[in-house]
Amino acid sequence: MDQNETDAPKPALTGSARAVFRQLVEGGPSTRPHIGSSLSLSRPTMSAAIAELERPQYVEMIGAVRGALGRSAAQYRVGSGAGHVIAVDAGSTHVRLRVSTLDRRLLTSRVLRLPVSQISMNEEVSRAVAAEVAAAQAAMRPSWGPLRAMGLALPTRVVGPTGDVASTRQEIVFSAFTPPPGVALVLENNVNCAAVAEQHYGAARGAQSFAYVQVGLKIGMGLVLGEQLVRGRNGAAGEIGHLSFPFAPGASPQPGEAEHYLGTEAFMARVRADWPEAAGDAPADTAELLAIAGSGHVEALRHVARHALDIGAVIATCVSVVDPGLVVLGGGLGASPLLLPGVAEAANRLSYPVEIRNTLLGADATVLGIERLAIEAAMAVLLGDEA
Amino acid sequence: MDQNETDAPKPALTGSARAVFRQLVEGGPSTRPHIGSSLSLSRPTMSAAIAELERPQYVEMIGAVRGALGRSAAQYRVGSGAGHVIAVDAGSTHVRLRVSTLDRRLLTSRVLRLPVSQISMNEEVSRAVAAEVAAAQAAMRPSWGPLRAMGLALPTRVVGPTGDVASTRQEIVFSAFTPPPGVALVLENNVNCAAVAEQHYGAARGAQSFAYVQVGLKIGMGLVLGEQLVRGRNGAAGEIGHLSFPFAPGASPQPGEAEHYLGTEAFMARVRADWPEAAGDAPADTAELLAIAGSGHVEALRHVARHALDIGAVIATCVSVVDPGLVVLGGGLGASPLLLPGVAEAANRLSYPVEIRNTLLGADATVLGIERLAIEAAMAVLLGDEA
DNA sequence: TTTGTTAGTTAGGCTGCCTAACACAAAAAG
DNA sequence: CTTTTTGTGTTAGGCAGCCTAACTAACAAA
Repeated sequence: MDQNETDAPKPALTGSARAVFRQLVEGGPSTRPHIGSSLSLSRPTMSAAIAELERPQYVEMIGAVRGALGRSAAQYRVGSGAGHVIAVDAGSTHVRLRVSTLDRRLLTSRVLRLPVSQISMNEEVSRAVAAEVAAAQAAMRPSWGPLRAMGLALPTRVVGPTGDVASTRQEIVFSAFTPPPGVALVLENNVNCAAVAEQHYGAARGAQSFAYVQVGLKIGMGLVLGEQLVRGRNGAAGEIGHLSFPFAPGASPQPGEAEHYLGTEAFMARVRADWPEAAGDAPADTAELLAIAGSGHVEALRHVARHALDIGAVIATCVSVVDPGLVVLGGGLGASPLLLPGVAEAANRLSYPVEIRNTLLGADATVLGIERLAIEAAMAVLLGDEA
Repeated sequence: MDQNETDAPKPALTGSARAVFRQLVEGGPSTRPHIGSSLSLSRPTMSAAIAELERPQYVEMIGAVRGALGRSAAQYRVGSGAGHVIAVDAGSTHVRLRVSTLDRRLLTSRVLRLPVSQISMNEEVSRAVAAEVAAAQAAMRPSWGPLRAMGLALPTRVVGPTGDVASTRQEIVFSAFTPPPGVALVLENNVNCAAVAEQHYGAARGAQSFAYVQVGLKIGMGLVLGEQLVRGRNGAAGEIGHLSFPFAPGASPQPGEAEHYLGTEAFMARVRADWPEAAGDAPADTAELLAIAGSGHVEALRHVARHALDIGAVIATCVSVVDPGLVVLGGGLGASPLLLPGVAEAANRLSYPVEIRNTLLGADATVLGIERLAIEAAMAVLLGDEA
């Protein structure tokens, strides 16, 4: 795994070179003096670092930038030697794939709509992933450099190799798909991925802690506390669909009932059951419900408000446990601004102050998140785990 | 605050010296070769580090240890120049105080039983804290070195200076007590302190993540995820007494009701209401209830089991949110091994696998935790914040 | 007393950063 | 056109903080 013939034999970079590389990966192309000042490195140190990074083509010069005065500054970006990553969102309705450089320049992307909505991970999805990855690899060009890492976002709980892998369905992705050998592989839950994406590129940018709550077919949460994604011992952190319900004196709570009560299915069933004949045909799905609610339909608005209150109550529960200060709503229902005020009102009334925001990334959140995690894995490979 | 006449003027230690100092603070007295090998420092580097640390008396030699063969090794410990810390647990029934060196050698300790159980922070407690601290400072001896930090564990929510201080009652401690000027001051919630103590010295030693759940007069949780204490934006992480309740279809949840339902008061009220005449007088308090349950009283056992189930349900909620993998039970009721099996059964049935353990530290947990936090603050002062 | 083993010091080297001073490029001033 | 000004990049040399190698010191067993 380590002595691949295309790999440079462990460059063992100096600290400043690593810092410069990280800066280019995270901040995108930049000039030498700019990087130097932002990392407070002296010009000689910058020279040495750049020279070190240019040898294995980890970085490359892409031109010169003229300021108002004085000599123009050389601009650099991550080079082909740094390689690329493949990120796959193996979702229940789509398979989304992105191939990108470590500084997130998109090399290819693919979206496959699955023939039937697969409620959970199964072999059908695995085959789709295999096909998409094969297609992406066939399109690979030498200028992309070596494949450094591959990330897979799964709609299942994900546990590390030390955990109880058997109890999750995470292994099913590999029933028809074999990941490229000798490449770092990252598995992560799709909601956690979306949280990571919102953290770095979306509605939670700059927040130290927050919760991403996905409200759609199922309900789930991704938790970031102190800039760290919280996974949990069983990969179950944020599995708020698994909350037991009801929780009241005398009632006997059932595990996992929250999902059944708060998921789209049950919600729409309640809407249909409670839809007055006078109001016309009940909406067929949540999209339609949201559409007519958005145009002022009172009956629809009432149901949306009621659901917002339920979601708000669940969020209040999470706030009382971890007090994240910020919640980003995503998913089919959560992305709608119609839900937001009701959720915010209920959550704040029932618990401690929380700001509630809508997602900024929508359906792309998951791929972008797993891409980020794959890039982090690639960096660990290139720079050698520490920090 | 920085140029106190008793303070050494910023020694600016080298990295290895800091590592050695930290090792002595955390691991207690040790020999030079032992520290060197455990930090993988060469003998010359060790020499330099020790010399550096002996100058300001941060460490001192306390003897020589003879191995089976060869020259004896010099043994060192944290010296008087490192100073000491004061840790105070301003609890609702007791004020507990510890004065200790940075390597946790106890210099004095005091325990004051408050005349009446103060349900919350008030001026009475503040006066008691002032008196105890004054007594401790009067007993101070020159060999203790300078006071480096002081920690205060409070039975309130605690927020940092950036937070909304007014909404907590944390400022009330200072109504009759003025902390020593120019000394780092650490405030922390008492349950969080207990969690920190269990993390380092108690039932959660070695666990990366866990929740400490205090079950007593009130119910609260301290959360440690990835070895980091989770405080929350409003200092409200772990405020599970504030969970809204009931949570069921049609019911309207009330904020903070969980505390009323799960606290000792309400619990004992239910016990009394449901106590059959044939079973004799109902127990007066939880201690008595636990005592007769422990000796096999079926009626008492039934109530304990019922309460264990309720606690287990709350823990299951927490597990579905953060999945800590381990829960340590503490507090008046939680410390009892009678509760444990019922809690473990319910929590595991309703959520994901969690190990449940009893506290190992009991009533001392909180002081030990705030002591630890004060020591960490003192280290930050001595070594200059980083890492 | 000798020998073997471990503890600690001294001498000297290497790495990774720094500052100072100089060479280079490009616009502005003469 | 030079010349000046200003910012970019390189070369030379220094210093902190670690290392290895080799020596001295202390102690037990032969």
